[in-house]
Amino acid sequence: MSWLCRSVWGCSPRNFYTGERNYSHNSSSEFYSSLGLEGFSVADTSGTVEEDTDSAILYGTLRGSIVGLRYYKGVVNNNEMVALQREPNNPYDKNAVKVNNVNGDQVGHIKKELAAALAGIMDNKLAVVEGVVPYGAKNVFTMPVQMSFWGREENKEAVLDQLKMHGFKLAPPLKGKSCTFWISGKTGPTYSAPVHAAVHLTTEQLKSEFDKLFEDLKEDDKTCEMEGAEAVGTLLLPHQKQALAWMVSRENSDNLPPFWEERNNFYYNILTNFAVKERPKNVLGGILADDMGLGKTLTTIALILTNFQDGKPLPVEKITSDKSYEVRWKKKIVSQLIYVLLLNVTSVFSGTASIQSVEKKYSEDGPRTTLIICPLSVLSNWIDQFEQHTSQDFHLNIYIYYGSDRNKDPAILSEQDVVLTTYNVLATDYGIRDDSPLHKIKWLRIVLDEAHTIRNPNAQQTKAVLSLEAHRRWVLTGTPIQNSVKDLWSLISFLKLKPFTDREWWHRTIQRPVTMGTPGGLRRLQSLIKSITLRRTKISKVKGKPILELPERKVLIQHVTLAEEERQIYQSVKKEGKVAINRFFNEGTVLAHYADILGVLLRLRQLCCHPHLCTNTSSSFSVAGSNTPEELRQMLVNKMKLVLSSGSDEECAVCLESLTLPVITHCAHVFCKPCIYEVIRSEQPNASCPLCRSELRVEHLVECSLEEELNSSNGKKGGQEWISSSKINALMHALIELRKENPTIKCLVVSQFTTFLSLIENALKKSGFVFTRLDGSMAQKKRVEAIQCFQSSQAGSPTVMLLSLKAGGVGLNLTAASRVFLMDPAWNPAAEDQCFDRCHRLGQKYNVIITKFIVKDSVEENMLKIQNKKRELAAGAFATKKPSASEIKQTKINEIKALIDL
DNA sequence: ACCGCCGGGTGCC
DNA sequence: ACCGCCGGGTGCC
Repeated sequence: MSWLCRSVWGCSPRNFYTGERNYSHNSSSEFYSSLGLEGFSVADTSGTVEEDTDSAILYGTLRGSIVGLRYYKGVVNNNEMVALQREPNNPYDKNAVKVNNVNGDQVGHIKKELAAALAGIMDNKLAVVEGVVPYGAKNVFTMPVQMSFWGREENKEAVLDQLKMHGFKLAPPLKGKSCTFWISGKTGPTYSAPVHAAVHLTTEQLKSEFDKLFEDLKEDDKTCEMEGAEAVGTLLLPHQKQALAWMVSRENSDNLPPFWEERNNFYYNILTNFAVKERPKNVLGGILADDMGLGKTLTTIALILTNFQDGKPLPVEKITSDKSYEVRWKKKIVSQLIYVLLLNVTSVFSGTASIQSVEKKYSEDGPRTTLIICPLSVLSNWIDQFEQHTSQDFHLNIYIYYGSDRNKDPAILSEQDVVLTTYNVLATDYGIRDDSPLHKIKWLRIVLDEAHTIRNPNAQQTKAVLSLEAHRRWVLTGTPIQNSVKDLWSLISFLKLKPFTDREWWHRTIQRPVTMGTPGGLRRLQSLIKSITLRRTKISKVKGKPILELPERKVLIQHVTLAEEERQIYQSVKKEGKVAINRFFNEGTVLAHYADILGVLLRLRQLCCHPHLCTNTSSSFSVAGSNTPEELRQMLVNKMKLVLSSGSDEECAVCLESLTLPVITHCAHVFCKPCIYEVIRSEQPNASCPLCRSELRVEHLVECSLEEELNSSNGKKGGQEWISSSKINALMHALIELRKENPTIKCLVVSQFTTFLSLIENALKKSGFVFTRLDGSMAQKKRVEAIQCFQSSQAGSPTVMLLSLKAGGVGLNLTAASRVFLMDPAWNPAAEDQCFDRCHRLGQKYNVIITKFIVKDSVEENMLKIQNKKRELAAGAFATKKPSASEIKQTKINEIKALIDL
């Protein structure tokens, strides 16, 4: 199974099974304030060489000299890499370029004539200039430097011109030999232009190498087991004991970090040839990259309780029997309050302060507190799991640093055993200068959960995380690399792995060699990953046995034939839609009528479910006529709102995933808010819509809150007589057969359309099914009730749960069900998979059978084809290439054609 | 720097 | 000599 869950391009602000999407409308909190231009990590569409190193080519090389060595203490070895840095404020020369060694110490300057040529190139980011000192490192006054010029193809001429103006000319790199000696200079023979560095692996090979990268991690010396401390109230599974042993050993380890060797009293970095006298400290931590469902949270809780200082367990308060009741009661309060909190009634939350009154004075010196940072969507999961897995006889001080009344006193925070917070809160605090207590504390340990949220190195969240201080650092993620090696930098940098904390060294030593397929690049990355990562998948084995014996999962497709009357309505709507869409194609206005087209497709999809579903969606097209352009535009925007409010799981054309915080543009196209903000940021000052290239402006974006709309269209149409539909009949037939077979089997009935779920309710009632319901519009308290009720094995408990496709977060556990009926296909297959995993996960006792109802000869069949294409793309390769706006456009147009049979 | 460069001293053979 | 040449002073940007 591949751990590359992403499709080929784009960077989603989240991955498919987690995400900030559960926020819905958080009007009061910091969430929106931090969701500014850099609040999210999103597609990197900017054009400078620094951020777009994947498309950089090597223009050529040039020999120059570093002068002024005697004025600086930075030393270099032969063949060592050096960094060239512009120094525009140098009082002697505004063109100055200083040279630093790997440690960041200044070595000297680039000689002024050469600096004059480089300044313009570097300032305008036309090329990245990298240096290696080939020899002469022991020189007193000057030393040579071999420079490589990297940049985008289109900037090459400009760079060569600039150099030529100053009398320099690049030489091509010598093939074969890696980055060592070239001969070049002001004079010399004319060479033809250098080309791309040789690529030694195809993308396919690279991908499979990547898979192996993690495969090989399993069979290692990471098989020691360790019991958790007494305070861990849950028995750990064997693979969790292994993880605990590994984590404890990493925290207490004194080995050299990867790529460092001891050589006659010096410590050498074999990648950069950099040497230091002091022994470099190892990373006290690493990456726990187990698949979801293997218990990363539990293992981390065990680590916190088991490994405090010198391998001793955390000195937690042992509860005497008379105190026990009080504490348990207070624990309960905390987890209930968090539910309230998630509903945004933040003022109530000041109640958590009371937990501090159950305090105990600790006398340890040094930090005792573990800081856990996670997305809001899993915050309550952490609280639940602490509750579940801490032995009843112990009391942990946990402070949830969240909400407008959060306690910002560092003294209080650093007394806790655990402080839990979210990336957004952290970034918000960090944004307000000097008002971040989290940045004033030196933590015992920091744990980043779902750490891929800090993929974008330029995002505020990433910066906030990287500037925290801690002795031990952990990264928890199910998908360490989502798109490319690039994604690893933030994580590696967080772990304080020298010299990779500096992005230049990461690029030169790992990222570029890997993406360009330089021999040994992958091996390097592998050795790095291997030394700091533990990863097991669901199919990994412990002592020959599968780690988790998950029952089978089968997906069946059941075709449904529409009844004659349904077919007639369907065909007439299709015919009308096809005529209109055909016209758009002929006029070349397909994308201008995007909302209309989505509307047609939506109606067709709804008609496949039930004729009553689409009665509220207007079927009239925006026809040019008496309407002003502004009125027409408004109509389109309204249509888009209607589509979204139906519950349809539409996708964002930028990240190609389900919409997160949908916003509608002036031109009536819809994207994730973070995605479109990133487009605007990177294309400023004049951004254009990725689909139709019309002008894009933040002030024109209309936010579309899904769940509000859902509430207003809640199901039952007044006065309308209940009738069934072919699909409902098919479902009921299956449910009734199943009940005959085994009346205790529980089922999930899933649809994107909550209105459809309401219609199904009628049928369920008629046939006497006991059912419950879970959708996005329900209050948290009701959700919890619905889930508990459904999960119960008591006689008379519901056997059917009506579930909206996207309800609930990562943690939603519906293992009581072993059957899933998916009533309508989603655009995004990952959204379906995530939904299936709610019952096909740890705790599932039976084989899971999923039935997808697909109407024959309908848009649904075409959707299946597109789903398959997407799966292929996602599994194919993790090419680093992003699609251009025109490719996005073309893909969309092709999809529309395929969907409506054109 | 066992260099280059600068500017002052100097001036047939 | 408005030159050449010598040799001392000097030295990143």
